[in-house]
Amino acid sequence: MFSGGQKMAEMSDLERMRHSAAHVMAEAVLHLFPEAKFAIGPPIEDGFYYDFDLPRSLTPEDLGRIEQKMAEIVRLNAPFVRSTMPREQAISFFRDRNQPYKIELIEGIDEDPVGIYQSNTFVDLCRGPHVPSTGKLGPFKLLSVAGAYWRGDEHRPMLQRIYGTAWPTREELDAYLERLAEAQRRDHRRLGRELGLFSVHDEVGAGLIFWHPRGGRLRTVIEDYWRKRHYQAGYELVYTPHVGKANLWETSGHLGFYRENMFAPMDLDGQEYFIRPMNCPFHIKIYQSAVHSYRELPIRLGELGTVYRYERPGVLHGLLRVRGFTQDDAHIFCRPDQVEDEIFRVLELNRSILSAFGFSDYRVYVATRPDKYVGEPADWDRATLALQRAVDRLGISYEVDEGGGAFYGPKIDWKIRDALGRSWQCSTVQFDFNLPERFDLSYVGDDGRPHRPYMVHRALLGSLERFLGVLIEQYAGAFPVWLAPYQAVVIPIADRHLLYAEEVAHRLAAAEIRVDVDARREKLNAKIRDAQLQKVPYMLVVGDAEAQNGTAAVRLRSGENLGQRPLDEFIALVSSIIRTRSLSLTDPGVVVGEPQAAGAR
RNA sequence: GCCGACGUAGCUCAGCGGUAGAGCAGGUGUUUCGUAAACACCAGGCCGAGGGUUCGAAUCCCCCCGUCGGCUCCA
Repeated sequence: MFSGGQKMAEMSDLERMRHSAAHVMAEAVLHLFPEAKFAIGPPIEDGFYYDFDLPRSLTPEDLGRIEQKMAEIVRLNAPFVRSTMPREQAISFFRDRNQPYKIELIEGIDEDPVGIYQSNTFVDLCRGPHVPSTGKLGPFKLLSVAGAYWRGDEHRPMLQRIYGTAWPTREELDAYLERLAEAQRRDHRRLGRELGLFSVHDEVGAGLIFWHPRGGRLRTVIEDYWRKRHYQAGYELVYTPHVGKANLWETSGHLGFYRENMFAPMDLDGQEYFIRPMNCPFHIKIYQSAVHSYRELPIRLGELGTVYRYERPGVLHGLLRVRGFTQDDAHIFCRPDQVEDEIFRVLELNRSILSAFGFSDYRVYVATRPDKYVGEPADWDRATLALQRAVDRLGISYEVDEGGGAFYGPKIDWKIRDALGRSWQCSTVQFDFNLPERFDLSYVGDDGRPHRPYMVHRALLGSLERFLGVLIEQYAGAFPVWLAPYQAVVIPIADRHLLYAEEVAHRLAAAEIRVDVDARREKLNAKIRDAQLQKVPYMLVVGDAEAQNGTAAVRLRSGENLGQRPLDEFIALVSSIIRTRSLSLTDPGVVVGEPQAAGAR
């Protein structure tokens, strides 16, 4: 049974088949658990699920049994037969079968009579549509069991959800399973450990990240690039404290609206202090430290600001969901007449920066006024329009997320899609009608009178933690040269080549190439293997011939062997690849989006 | 927070009432080597924390903490 009524009509053939697979799975479950109670079983992206109330917890072995039973039902090729039943009759029908969730579903829909589908021995409340018969299901596989609240409400019973996937052909199923396996191989938590990028520690606390030297390198490169681009774009960068007195958070409204996400207060000299969950109030204090003329605006204050938020224990996930993270935050204070242009500039900067990291596939959402909001509807409309016009001007298509804005203003959410087609929320641009009011912000207009500035809150990478997590998975740890923690490793073949290896390393380092010498008493093969596993872009093998010729034998992490290259030539090549932030190891021209004329080094 | 699974050496895992194991990583030797793992030896553990059951607990039970898959949440 699928609950999203109006979406039924739009169900694609694939969704229809998956939905039918959910029915077949339900019958199989009923066969194993005659007392099972059924909730809903919709198709989802890549598959389907069905929620059940069962007398005991399912085990992985159960999945195998259910799959087998499903295969039997498929072999029977039983037709899906649609019929209808008057509401009252349907209610008593499901009451007889002890199906309280179905009764609740019927009570929630307006139709009379209601749709009923039967396939083989299984009868379910359902609008359909379905495939003609159970034999028409594509190849399927059950994937996992998980808890899920009835109707997604944490105060209602916890049901057991079985996830499955189904595809038109065996090849597509295999490709999907391969994609899952690839996602696992790319898991940033695993790569983070293997590549020595970061760690978390029980003894310290969940969701708190330690950046190791290599991860630190990576992060520093990103931060340096970020700072450079922001100075170029007319931002001023600031540093502000990580804690503030309760009074500040009272004024900002965080204690009223956000307290459950804040770390508990600490007491100093009888005053309550809170660790910051956001940077905005601090940037506002900087704005307020002087009187501003309309001529000074816009003022753009940026900070790589570390914040701490209480996240419930069950939601933490590697770098993607943490309790302490650094936002690439900025607040723009501007006049109403400047706002559209400012938004446009933010979006333009965002597109440019994301493209430098190789992200060029996005989905953009403009989120409008929710039911609960502050400020004037007219201001909301104007601001929302400004957001839409700015996105239009950039030439990017977007979807409107009706009512999805924050209570304090409309926003643009910008999700990037990674190499595996998964999308990640990173960038956000948000209007704020709330804080300027609460802090009574003003600037002096050309009429000599105080005016309220507009305030825009924006983060492009989102948080460095999450962005790095996404980046690790995007590249499976094989970062573009400009980002790689080590860009080259020099591999002396025998001890007598150590001196020359050091010399090579010095030459590269002098050209600002991040380089390491593998001086271990290991065989060449072992050193190459380790560099390969560390995904170092360039391996420079040096032996007698190279020392003699002033060259290095260049091997790429792709496995390609370029043979002996004069050092100057190699350095020039790598330098230009770094400068253009190319995604290629041999061609400086492979860049995504508009090339930046930036002189990175 | 909720449902379920899981925490054993730095990592990956075996052992599942009777004296803690392997591979890799690490240390020490020997090997000086041309494009993905040389060989030998050594060391390494309060079996996540606390409490219980038992003659005896890594193993069974309870409770914390953490991790994983979901749900809920996500200014």
